[in-house]
Amino acid sequence: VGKEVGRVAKGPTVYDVAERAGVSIATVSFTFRQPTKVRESTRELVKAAARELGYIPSANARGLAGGRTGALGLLSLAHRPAGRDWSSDGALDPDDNCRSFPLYVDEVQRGVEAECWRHGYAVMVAGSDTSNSDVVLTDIAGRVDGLAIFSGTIDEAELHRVAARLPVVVLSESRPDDDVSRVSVDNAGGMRALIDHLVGTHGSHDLQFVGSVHDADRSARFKAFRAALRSAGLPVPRQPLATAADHQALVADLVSRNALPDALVCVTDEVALAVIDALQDAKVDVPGQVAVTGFDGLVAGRLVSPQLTTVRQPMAAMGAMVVRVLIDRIEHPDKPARSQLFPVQLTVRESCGCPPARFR
Amino acid sequence: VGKEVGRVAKGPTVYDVAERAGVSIATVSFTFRQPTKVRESTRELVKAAARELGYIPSANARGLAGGRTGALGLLSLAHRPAGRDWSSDGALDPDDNCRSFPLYVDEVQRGVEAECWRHGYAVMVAGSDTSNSDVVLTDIAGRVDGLAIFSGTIDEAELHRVAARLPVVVLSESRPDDDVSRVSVDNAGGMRALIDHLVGTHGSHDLQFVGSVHDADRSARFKAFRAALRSAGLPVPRQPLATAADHQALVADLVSRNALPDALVCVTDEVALAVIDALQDAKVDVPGQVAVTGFDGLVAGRLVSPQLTTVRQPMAAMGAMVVRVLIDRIEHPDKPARSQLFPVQLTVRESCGCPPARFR
DNA sequence: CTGAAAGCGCTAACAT
DNA sequence: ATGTTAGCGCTTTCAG
Repeated sequence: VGKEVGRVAKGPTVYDVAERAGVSIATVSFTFRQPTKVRESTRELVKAAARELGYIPSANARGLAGGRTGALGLLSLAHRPAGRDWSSDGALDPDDNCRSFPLYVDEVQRGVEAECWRHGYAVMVAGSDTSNSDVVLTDIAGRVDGLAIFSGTIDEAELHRVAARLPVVVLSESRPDDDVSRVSVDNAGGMRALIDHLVGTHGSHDLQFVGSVHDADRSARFKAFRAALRSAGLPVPRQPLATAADHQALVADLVSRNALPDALVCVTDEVALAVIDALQDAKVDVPGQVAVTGFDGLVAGRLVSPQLTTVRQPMAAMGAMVVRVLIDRIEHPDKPARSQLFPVQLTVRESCGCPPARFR
Repeated sequence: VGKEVGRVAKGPTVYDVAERAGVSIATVSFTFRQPTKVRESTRELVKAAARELGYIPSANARGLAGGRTGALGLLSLAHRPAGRDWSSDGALDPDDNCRSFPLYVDEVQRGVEAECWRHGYAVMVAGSDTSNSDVVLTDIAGRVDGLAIFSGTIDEAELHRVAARLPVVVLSESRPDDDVSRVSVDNAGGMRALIDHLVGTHGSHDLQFVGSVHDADRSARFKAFRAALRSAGLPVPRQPLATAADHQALVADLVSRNALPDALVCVTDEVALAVIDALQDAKVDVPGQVAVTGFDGLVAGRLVSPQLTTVRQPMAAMGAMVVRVLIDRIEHPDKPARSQLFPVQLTVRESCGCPPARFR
């Protein structure tokens, strides 16, 4: 007992299987890849030999020889804002509030995975950290047949370098690109609906936008925010508040200057959640003294009190679409890049001042 | 315009880079894998050439030549109970209640991913569907250096066949295995604490267990359930109720026979949530007429009313541990298989009859 | 229907 | 410090 424990063999190859079955390696390969080209009896022979030997085909060798890997990649975000360190014991938060999972990227990832599996692709997920993004990008790009990338993960130059080598789909508002497909949502429409609600239903007239607008989607939201205010005849902020992530400071400043607006329209749910925290720490009533809204539709938005009014994105559906576009481009390399736009849904809950909804 | 749109080049190789830089392919390889073996000036030369050419190393070729892929695999579950079909438009549930995400496997997966990235491994995720589990298993096993598998996904024979070829860690209660490492939680301890609470605090004396016990963890829970009742001097059910998944029928039966127990102890949160639904559909008050408890600590348990009393597992930490064990076995193939047990945490909320907790 | 043989792109001895 | 070369395991013509 325990003698061979932990031993990991090198593993049998096609040669071993071929020898055992008394056939050539080509026949072994055909048995698995093009079964019709092999007589049934031979096929069974080979399969039996493979089973007895515990044969597991090397995907690397197959990929190298065949020119494709059969896997799709997703470049996600490694760094999570409220992330904890799992390397220690399994201690649980006494009151885990799922602020860091699932986020936008996780919900999209789920859609990507489901759709890949439906199509028989494996999914390779890599996490980039802005610091090492190009290394990670290159690494994963070398492993897959097509790659999905979140907006803001990497810079445009890198993006195009990779897109020249394999199909790439970016999750962001479309831009005048020729070689990159994009999947995104109607940021402008969602923002418009949100502002209409705030202004029309709650009579807000002093609204501010919170959060940095460093990528296409975010700036589209800010732009739509301004446009909506303009057409409502309300004052239009030139800049978003708190481009940095220090929401405590933002709130402290607003309170001390007695400059709290009617509504704080946040660029994402994550920002909104943090802002609500800061507000409540400062004893400001939400939505009594100030309405706060988000954008995305994270699960966490329903776990807080007040529940977050937001604009929901069909994240899983977007992930699935990304995969379909990718596969389409893999199978038809000559087709032009294709971009898809999804609708969003204004979801009114408590943080704008509406009464609590019921659900179970 | 549009002329070369969508064209995917074959991609430059080490040969192209070597030629461009005026060096040999070995130098190119060394530049990336063992930089110290190449003079700085040469290195820069090679890097420049690579950049200009848009060189992306083939992970397949590297893996084949090097004998390792640099990726870890996770065999997850493809089929989701309340899963929807994302292939259509992006229509959102009017009242999405996250019953199908994130589940246990998703939270563990998150831990796996985070830890892999920390260690520079890519993660390959495959989804198995019991129907095709061995195909998927073999496929992913051929792609990675180590594999994490959820309990109940595949049968033991397959498991050992794969474990003979590469390090495998299974997320389940440990068993008398020699070549497979396991990571799991103290199912018995958690169940005991739960029953103690139900009996001690709420005075339950007629408890039933709900859900199938088809894997080691589940049956450990049932076993502990029985043991706890026994030592409390209460009647001990011989079998779980509703091994099948038809909770409507279970409730209908219980109600019609007027045989509702004090408490329904469910094998998982998923089952508990479904049972609560069925109970409420039948106008049975939870926890008024019957207490219901779960096991796992899913997010969804906090979104329902009444909030679910459950036993939480440190899922992300378990995922991280799986990766550490895997890497350890990859680096030290001679070490024996290692199993880890994590503590759980009784989390009392409303569905057992306790007053609502506050959190934000 | 089956076998022989030529790579796929890269790594790592071994030479120089 | 750099070049030569022999595979890694498999797919896939091309012959037989």
